[in-house]
Amino acid sequence: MNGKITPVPTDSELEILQVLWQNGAQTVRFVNETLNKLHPEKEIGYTTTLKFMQLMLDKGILTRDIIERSHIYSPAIPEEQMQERLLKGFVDAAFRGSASSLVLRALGNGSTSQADLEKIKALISEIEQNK
Amino acid sequence: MNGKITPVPTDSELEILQVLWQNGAQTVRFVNETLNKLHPEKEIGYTTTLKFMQLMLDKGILTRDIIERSHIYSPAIPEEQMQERLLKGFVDAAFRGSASSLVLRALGNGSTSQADLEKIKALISEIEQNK
DNA sequence: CTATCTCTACGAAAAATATCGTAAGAGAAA
DNA sequence: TTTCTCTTACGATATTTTTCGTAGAGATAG
Repeated sequence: MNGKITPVPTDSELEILQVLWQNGAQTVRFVNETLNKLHPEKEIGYTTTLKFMQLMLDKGILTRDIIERSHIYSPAIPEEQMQERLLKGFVDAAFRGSASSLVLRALGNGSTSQADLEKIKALISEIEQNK
Repeated sequence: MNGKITPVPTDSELEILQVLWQNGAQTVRFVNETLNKLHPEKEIGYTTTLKFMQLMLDKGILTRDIIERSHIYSPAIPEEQMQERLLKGFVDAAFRGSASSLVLRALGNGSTSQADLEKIKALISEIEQNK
């Protein structure tokens, strides 16, 4: 067992992770096609996606199984956990560690639906309870 | 006048911007020393910082004035505006465009002070008024 | 059986980032 | 004036990230 933690993904790697989080374990082919549907303007080669996923496997960002002599890749950690880590880094880099000022700015742009506001209010109440 | 917008900074560039936003227009020397105080473990050379700032000037991320034959650099856009743009990119990349789920996760880690919660609640009320 | 298809592995190039060394100018100090 | 110190310019190298091309192995279609 090695204590090495999953490294934070680059932007391109994160896009691949998104496909896997949303669609479950998948082949390189599937990921590549999904990416190309998402960004039709910037066609990306199959081997490019393959290489990325192999690198991500090396880095420990993905795992894989071999089924029917085809490789099926999965994210090594769940989306929520990764978001946690990315968020922390982002708050530090762009908001000097102040999560609350990030929240204020995120709400401030006015695109939050009433339903979402309710969820947020509920969470705040809950936090205030457990003080 | 050219319509080119300020590009989004890399992580290293963002660190330099932070120094300038927090301390106002400054020399390369000042920025370099501040950075090295912040990360004493990873000493960074003066010319490295200089080069970065010159590149940022080229890219339009910084502007500069010459005072007493020394160059004084300033951010080309205010911190709030940059945060807005960085936030948008981050929400798209890591939270699939859902600002509210980012907010929920940011609040969820439990480190938000009561005072900050109040500010957030106030903003939510205000948003709900203006519906 | 042979030509074709679909994968994977792997090397390598291209592009973007990060880091530094050296040279040259201009004032300050000796 | 000579030397020292600080600063900027700029080229070069290193590192990381992104992108492909080619080759080989195992099915599959004809």
